[in-house]
Amino acid sequence: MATIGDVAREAGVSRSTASYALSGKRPISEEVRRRVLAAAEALAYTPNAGARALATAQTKVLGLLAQFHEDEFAPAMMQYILGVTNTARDLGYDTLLVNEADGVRALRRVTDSRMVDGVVLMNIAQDDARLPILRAAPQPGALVGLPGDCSGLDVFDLDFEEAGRVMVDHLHRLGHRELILISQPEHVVERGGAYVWRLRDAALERARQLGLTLHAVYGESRQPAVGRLLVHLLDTYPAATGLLINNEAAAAALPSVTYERGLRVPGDLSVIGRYSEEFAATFSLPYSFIESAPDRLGAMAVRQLVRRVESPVARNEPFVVRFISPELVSRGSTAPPGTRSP
Amino acid sequence: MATIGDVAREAGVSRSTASYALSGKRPISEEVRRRVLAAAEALAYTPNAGARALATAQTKVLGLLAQFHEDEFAPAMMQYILGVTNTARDLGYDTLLVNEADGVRALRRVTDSRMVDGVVLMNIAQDDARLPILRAAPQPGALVGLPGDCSGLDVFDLDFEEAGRVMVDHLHRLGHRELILISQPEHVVERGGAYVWRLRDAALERARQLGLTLHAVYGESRQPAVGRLLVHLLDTYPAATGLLINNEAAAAALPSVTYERGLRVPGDLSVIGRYSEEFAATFSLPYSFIESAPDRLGAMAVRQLVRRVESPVARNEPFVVRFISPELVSRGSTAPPGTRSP
DNA sequence: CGTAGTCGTCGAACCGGTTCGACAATCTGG
DNA sequence: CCAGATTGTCGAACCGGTTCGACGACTACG
Repeated sequence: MATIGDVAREAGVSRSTASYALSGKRPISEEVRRRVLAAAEALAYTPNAGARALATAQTKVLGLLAQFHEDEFAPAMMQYILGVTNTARDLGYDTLLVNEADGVRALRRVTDSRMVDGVVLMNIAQDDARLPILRAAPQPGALVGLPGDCSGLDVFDLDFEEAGRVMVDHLHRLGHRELILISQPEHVVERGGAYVWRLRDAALERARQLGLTLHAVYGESRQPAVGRLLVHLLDTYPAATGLLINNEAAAAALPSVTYERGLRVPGDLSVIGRYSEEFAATFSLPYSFIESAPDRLGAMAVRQLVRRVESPVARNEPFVVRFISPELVSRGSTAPPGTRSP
Repeated sequence: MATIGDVAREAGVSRSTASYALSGKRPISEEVRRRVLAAAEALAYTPNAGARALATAQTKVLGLLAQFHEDEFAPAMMQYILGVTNTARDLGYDTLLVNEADGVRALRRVTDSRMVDGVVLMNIAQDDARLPILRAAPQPGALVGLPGDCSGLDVFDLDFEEAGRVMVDHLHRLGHRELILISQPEHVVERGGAYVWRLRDAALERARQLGLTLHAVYGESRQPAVGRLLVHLLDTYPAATGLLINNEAAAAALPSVTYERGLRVPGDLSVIGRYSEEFAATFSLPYSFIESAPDRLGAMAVRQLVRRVESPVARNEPFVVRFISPELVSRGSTAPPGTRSP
């Protein structure tokens, strides 16, 4: 495989001249530049990534640290990953996908060894043990998800509080008085998944303000348990006319449940979900939903990361916490309340 | 950040001694080894990946080249990725996830720059333009999926031909005489997705041998189109009593279709799918199916790759083409044919 | 016509590891 | 008691890039 030394010899110049001719960082005569470029072309020269990383202290690689939990919805995860890798690629970076149970060790390994220029962290927990490591790391870091302490890092997330309020407000305006909110399973919360109670608490608070009844329950993450739970909930709260879903598995399971019970949406039951457009398409869900935009979040995180990596000025800018505001995509699954046929 | 020079100074030895003490590649006195280890610990020393790669010509990174097509099922893809990254991690390798439309350029970039020790290719096309590049690359490569020409590469795939035969045989033994096979959309074939016609042709051939009628059609990849197609097929072939599905979207859409038509499975219609266990769980599909084991395939590819990377002996072994044999996981969705109520 | 300034190129040093050959000190066997 | 082997350590070279300072050649200007 050709090195820059080979290119230089072929072009009849020194190694440094070849380097400058290729990078353009110093003026080089047109004649020499042509010879070097031709030689590089002829020898199919590609710079050695390790050598370049060593010399420039830049790897052109970003780390993506994700954790794949058994009880998490794989399709949803995929969206984040694509958002990150696509954006990184467009900006000239490759992505190192690190999926390790021991996130702390993995993060330390990746940053200390200088394999990456920056790190995107996913599956952020309220009190995430990886954050101190990332703050102390020489590379900048960006989070997709909101932790308890955002200091020293750029943070991107959906505004889950506002999402909860938007859901409640929407059904309240239509005249609903009793709602059910089904959230992610409780162990997601225990693991530190703050977005679950961020939406939940905000929804409960807003319901209280508006004088609505809101039954907030934690769901399951799998079929058939989540289907059974839905049935149980509809039985338990026969007067509820609105269903809010912050739980992908529950959303995916709902169509068969309503079908089986002969419930019409929105005639008998108004439904609002919280998931991504892509998710809705995959499961062909007919519900109005709040777009969680995983690809957009991943893209934002990467763009900010690359800004900090590439510009010494940007590197010292104050850190940002940016929420994307929930957008209710209408699919016609809400209407003024009817009476549910039991 | 501490370098090995810092560690050496702290321990009062030369750089080379520090290196040997850490790697154990030469005998080092117990006393010195202790001092070096203590110094490394104290300084939180982690070797610089670029420098090590340059010196050893090993990066401890594997490339995973995937292409995410609009019309492909994201959840299925995720399974492959997890199989690869998990196995790689267990063997001490990180994974560079490269998702580029221009697979040829991406592959060349990654191999020529020596960013990776080996490459796993996914979404293999019958006449895949990336294969010549990979054969010529200095790193070994493994494919998940069967191309037209397997030479010079290790290949892993489900035995789709046998899968087709197993499906047909199974329903034949139960007494079925007329079947429908719904495959992936035709443009998957045009793109080079050979597994589609491998299963299809084998199924047709076996049906011919057994004197069965088999209606083989290409499906859609999305709702609601695929649902409509299913309805249309059931209308068009009212005498068909068995349905074979080599199309994830169709499998996911089938439950609501049968439900809507009041078709009982397997009373009125016997069904066999081809997808992964994980996929079945995600969509809670109640059908017997042939396990496509994406995680196992990914794992096999990585293990073989690492073998070749790490052992000079293994590097020169003949290349393998390994099929995992289709395993029919029974979920009770097949039975002797009844008469379909129209 | 001499000198200051620019342009283009080169040699050398450096990034941070690994590894080879040399060598001193210690141990072993005759 | 000495030759020879063994053990433990060091210095130097190397991997393949980038970058700094120096320098010769040429141009412009007073």
